[in-house]
Amino acid sequence: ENILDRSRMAPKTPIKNDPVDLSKQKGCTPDRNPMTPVKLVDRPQADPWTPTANLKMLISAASPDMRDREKKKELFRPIENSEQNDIPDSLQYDMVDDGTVDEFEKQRPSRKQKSLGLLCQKFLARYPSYPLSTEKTTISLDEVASILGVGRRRIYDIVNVLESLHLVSRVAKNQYCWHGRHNLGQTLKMLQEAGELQYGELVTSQYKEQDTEYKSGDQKRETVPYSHDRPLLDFAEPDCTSASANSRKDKSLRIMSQKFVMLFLVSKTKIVTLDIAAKILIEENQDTVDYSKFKTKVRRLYDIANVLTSLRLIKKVHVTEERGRKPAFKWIGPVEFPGKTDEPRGHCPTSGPPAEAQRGACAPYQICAAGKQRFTRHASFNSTQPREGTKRKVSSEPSSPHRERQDEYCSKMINLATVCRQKIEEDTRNSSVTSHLSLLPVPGDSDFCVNPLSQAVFPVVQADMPNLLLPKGVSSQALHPPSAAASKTENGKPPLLPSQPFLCFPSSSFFMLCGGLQENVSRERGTDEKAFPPEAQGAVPPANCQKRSSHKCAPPSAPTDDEEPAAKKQTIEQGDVPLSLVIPKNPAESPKADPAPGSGCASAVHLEAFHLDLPSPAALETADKKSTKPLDSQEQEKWSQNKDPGEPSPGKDHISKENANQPFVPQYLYVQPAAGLSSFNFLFSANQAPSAIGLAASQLPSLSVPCVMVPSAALASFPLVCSPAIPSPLSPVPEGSSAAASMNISMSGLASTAPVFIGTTAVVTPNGSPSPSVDPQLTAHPAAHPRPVLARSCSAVNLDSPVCVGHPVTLLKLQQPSSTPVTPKSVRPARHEAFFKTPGSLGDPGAWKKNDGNQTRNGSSVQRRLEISSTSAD
DNA sequence: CGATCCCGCCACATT
DNA sequence: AATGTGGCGGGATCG
Repeated sequence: ENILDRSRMAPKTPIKNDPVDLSKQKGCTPDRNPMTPVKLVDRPQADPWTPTANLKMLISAASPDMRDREKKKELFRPIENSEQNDIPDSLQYDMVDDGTVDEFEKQRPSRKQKSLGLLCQKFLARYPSYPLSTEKTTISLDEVASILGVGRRRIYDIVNVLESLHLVSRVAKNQYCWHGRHNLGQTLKMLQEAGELQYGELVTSQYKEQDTEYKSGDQKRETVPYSHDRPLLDFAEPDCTSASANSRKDKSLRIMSQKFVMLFLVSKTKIVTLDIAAKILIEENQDTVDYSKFKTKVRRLYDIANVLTSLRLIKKVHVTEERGRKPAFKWIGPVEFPGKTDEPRGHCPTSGPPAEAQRGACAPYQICAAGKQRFTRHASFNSTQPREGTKRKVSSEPSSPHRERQDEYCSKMINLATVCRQKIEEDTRNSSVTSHLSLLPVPGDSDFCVNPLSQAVFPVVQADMPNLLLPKGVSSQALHPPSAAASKTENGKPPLLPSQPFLCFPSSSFFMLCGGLQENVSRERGTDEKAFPPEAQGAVPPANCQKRSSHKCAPPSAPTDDEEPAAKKQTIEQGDVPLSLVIPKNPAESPKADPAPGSGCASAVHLEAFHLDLPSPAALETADKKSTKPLDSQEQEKWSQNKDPGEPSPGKDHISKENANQPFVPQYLYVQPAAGLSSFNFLFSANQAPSAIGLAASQLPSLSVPCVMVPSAALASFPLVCSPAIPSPLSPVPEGSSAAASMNISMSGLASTAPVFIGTTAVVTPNGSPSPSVDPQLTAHPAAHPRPVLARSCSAVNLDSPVCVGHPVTLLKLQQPSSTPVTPKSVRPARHEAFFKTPGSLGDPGAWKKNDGNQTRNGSSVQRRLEISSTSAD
């Protein structure tokens, strides 16, 4: 076989001499060429293949050198090669050589031969992509390592990534269970949803801008705040039960992998540059993001990318930006996900692994479906979610270890979102630049140019769903119980949302929430929006819509621009969809009210609606798309799927969902603390009125948006929940914090109208100081939807509303009204995007470097402030 | 020279 | 303490 392949490939030269090349393909002669030897050429390899050679190989295989043998095996399927060809490389060679006798040395294969990507291919080749349900394959790490001839460490790299996608699950100590790709769709769906929440729109094309910034500017680097890393997503697995295991650090690789995938799923262009991804993923608090850290992150991303490439989910491309080309990866995997996929089983039956394993497997789906909703995950607290929400569960939850995670999780998400936003914003700004757009995506090729615009385009996302999603991951499992009760589960709709419009915020950071409304949008871009046909529609349903069905309500879409992605979209849609959401719950209810079980039901409904609706209501999508499309033609590819209005498909929606999400809601802007505000959090609701929401956009303009500030400290401990609906006073505020002051200012203006509601209730967690992390990093980003995540973790309630991301637009409004920007720089009126930017967006590495040492966390706070101010100055 | 990323030290977790 | 895991980053290769 090998031979064939090679020949096919046409190797360039058979020569061994060349080490490198040869190794790869070699091809010409099938014989063995040395793949390995390559570089050095140590040995020339020469052994021709002869029949004997095969024997030799066999022998060798038999012999201790399993590896070799292994290598050979792998041959069989060089995925890449077939596709692209090139990459392939090396696999083959080794075999050959080995075959020969000398094995030992054989020369060392070139580095490529040992690459993780290749190794991963080999690994994957060993297992069926779609194993029968019945079979459960267990994977022994040691065994595989020996077979593949690599160190165990490498296997972990692979397995961790695969695990993040639920292709495998850990069963026991050295054992993993192979699930195959059956659930991949679901997993991706989840990730997408989660990604939307978090990142929301952001993404898109970040690259460009960033670069610019980075380089130049920079000074600021922002990092994302977020303190801990925790697992963002772990959705599924985490289950509680065995959870213990999970704790580990964070398994950053797993988390990173998921986040990375999320970025792709959220991105319009489906292209993500490494640097951007790295920035986004550096959430941690670090203020300073050191350059080194960035570098390390990038390294990890390469590891992940290699695995994903082997899975054929992404491929390497180059994005040409102003600056130059940047390495990037393009998502080539499925974009839409039909409903779940599948099968439940998945896991390995293996012996009986802990339930957990199974659970884990299952979980994902559920998660998705179900929603997670519930706020907290811990059952311990109580089951009631609803209330809890109100209360906010605070959770301290000591009880569960997980909780922390969740929180963190949330926060991370938020951070990410922020970051993304920033980027986006930036991009937008910069956007002009790129002209590439057009280019874009060529599908096949590797290089493209991305266009900045595109980014803009992409929609924002919204949160609603996300919440669900997130939770699921996290909470779902963990939580399961409590709220779960009826409502959510079955459909998966989580209860939460609808009704309540609460938002939770992670403690650490603070956020601003702004509701963007259509209005805003329109204002800003009147053009885009222009039509809001949907509105009308949207309007209609509002109140009652809530129920799932309502979604459909969703309005059509209006075409909007992309530029501001989110904002617009949201706005647009919001009107429609959101309405329903809003209404639903009890609007007024305060936090407490939340949903009790009953409500839960409702909420559940909502969820469904969202989910389902979204999809179904193709309209929404359509709308969104439309809006978006224009901008992005480029992107089309991706979108195309969705596009059809008619289509209801559930699964696909992801995208649509986004849209959907957006629509409703409320918009809030979430600002992260980075700015230095750490002390407090702000929430703004654009629309707010809960009920209003339903209304169309008209309702509240930006001005109206209420803001709430919460002291961060407080928050830190607990999550805040806000319900837009409720009119409560905004200001509960706080406790004061000095920091607040600055912020406040702006806020104050805003506040008035708003119906924001904040409840802090519960919460409190023990975490300790999670928040502390504070991070200066980002300044404000708009995060968007904290809610979902938050909610879940926090327990807050859900948010139905929306979270949304702030679109730039929104901000603008806000700003305007307030005149002062709320956050530090974020506000840029100019673009929607701008809206919250953080001080620097991720800075460039260089910048980071600078910081290094000194700034550290502590300092950071200070810095932040400074930054903020500066920003604001801007 | 920048992009990749292998290798394996070493810390932390689990046994 | 042994062993499993996996973060991490030096520094080698690739292009």
